[in-house]
Amino acid sequence: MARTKEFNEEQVLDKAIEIFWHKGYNGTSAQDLVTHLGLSRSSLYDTFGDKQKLFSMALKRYQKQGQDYVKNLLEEAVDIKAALTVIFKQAVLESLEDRITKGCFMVNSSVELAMHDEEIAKIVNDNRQTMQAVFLRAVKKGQEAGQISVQQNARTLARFIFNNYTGIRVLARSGEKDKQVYDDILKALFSLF
Amino acid sequence: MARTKEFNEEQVLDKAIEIFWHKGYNGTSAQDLVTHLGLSRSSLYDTFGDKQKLFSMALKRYQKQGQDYVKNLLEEAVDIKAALTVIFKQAVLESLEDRITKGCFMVNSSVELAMHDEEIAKIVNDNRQTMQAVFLRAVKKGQEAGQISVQQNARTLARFIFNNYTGIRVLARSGEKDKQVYDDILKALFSLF
DNA sequence: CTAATTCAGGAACGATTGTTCCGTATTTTT
DNA sequence: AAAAATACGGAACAATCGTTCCTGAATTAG
Repeated sequence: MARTKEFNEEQVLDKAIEIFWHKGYNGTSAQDLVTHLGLSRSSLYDTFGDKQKLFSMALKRYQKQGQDYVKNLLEEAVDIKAALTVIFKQAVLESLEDRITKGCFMVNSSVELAMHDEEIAKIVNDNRQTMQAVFLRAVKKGQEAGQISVQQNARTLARFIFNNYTGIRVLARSGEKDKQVYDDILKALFSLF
Repeated sequence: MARTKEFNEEQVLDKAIEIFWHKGYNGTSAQDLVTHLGLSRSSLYDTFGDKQKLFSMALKRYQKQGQDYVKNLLEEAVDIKAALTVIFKQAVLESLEDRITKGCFMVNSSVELAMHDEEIAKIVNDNRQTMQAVFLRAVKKGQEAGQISVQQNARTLARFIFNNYTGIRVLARSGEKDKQVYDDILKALFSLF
């Protein structure tokens, strides 16, 4: 019947994540997208609708990837504290390695768009809820297993973990490359567990 | 010799802070500025150069205001822990009260511009250094006075305080209005002091 | 082969971007 | 009162914005 697409939609979305992550929504032009996604203007609009729709598709995909990673790690973890360490060490590693420091696509989008775009606000809030729920379940499990201190209640710790994760991602975005800074934050944070 | 300006430069800068804070750099158009600053296009460019210069002047002014506030509070504080409580409670109050949630102008600018604009990067990094130094001095004083635990060293705590401050401001920017969330974060944070 | 479909490329759209310039009004100093 | 200086409002600028549309080539199914 018809010609098959020459591009893979998911691969294009992954590229879109990279661009929007790096430059933000307002900082990315349609021309940027055409140039770096490797498809024509017409295909872009035919396939994804418009810039805003492409952005939210990219953000949703990024969200799923991040959540899957954290969920899997925490749900299958024997030692919760160790698993949390892995997650945070990984975030620090990314922050230090990135030549172009992109921070976290979700955090960046929260700051840039959440208050101006309802759809993005929905994604961001959903992400926060989900992530805090994931952390909450993990902390509870860790406390029951005696791996995490019960000095603070689980919900408090879950929110606190999320808050420090956010802080670290902003630090990365603003270009901090001193490992000692991140290690200090992690040290203080984990002293609560 | 010449006519006097009909506007007060500092008042205009304060208005510019509000606009850029709310909409970000890329989200604010020249027309937005003309409309809300209450001066003409020509006066705007004659007085401030261009959009980028106006932005960095506004950000610098915001930085000075914020730093003065925190510095004064901490340097003249008898009880450091109490002073830190005031600072964080104030941040939470602003987050809950703001009908239009603006977060923190400095954090917003870090995320949006630091990696794309050297001048902004300089301001942001200078701010981080300065704020951490202010917190460091305060923590040291608090530890010497026996008001703050010496379990963690002062520099670690200073960085940790800053990180959680950042996190809270992002939370505010993304529209969180549940006081309990902020209180949990504060509770966990202050349990370290 | 034919018909149907969708690709890629690029011209073109009106709207908006940041910025400049000009003519006029206004105020201050001599 | 005259002259110098500068603010003012608004027209106008080229450039870029996101988006649409058209053309022709490519590929598939019948």
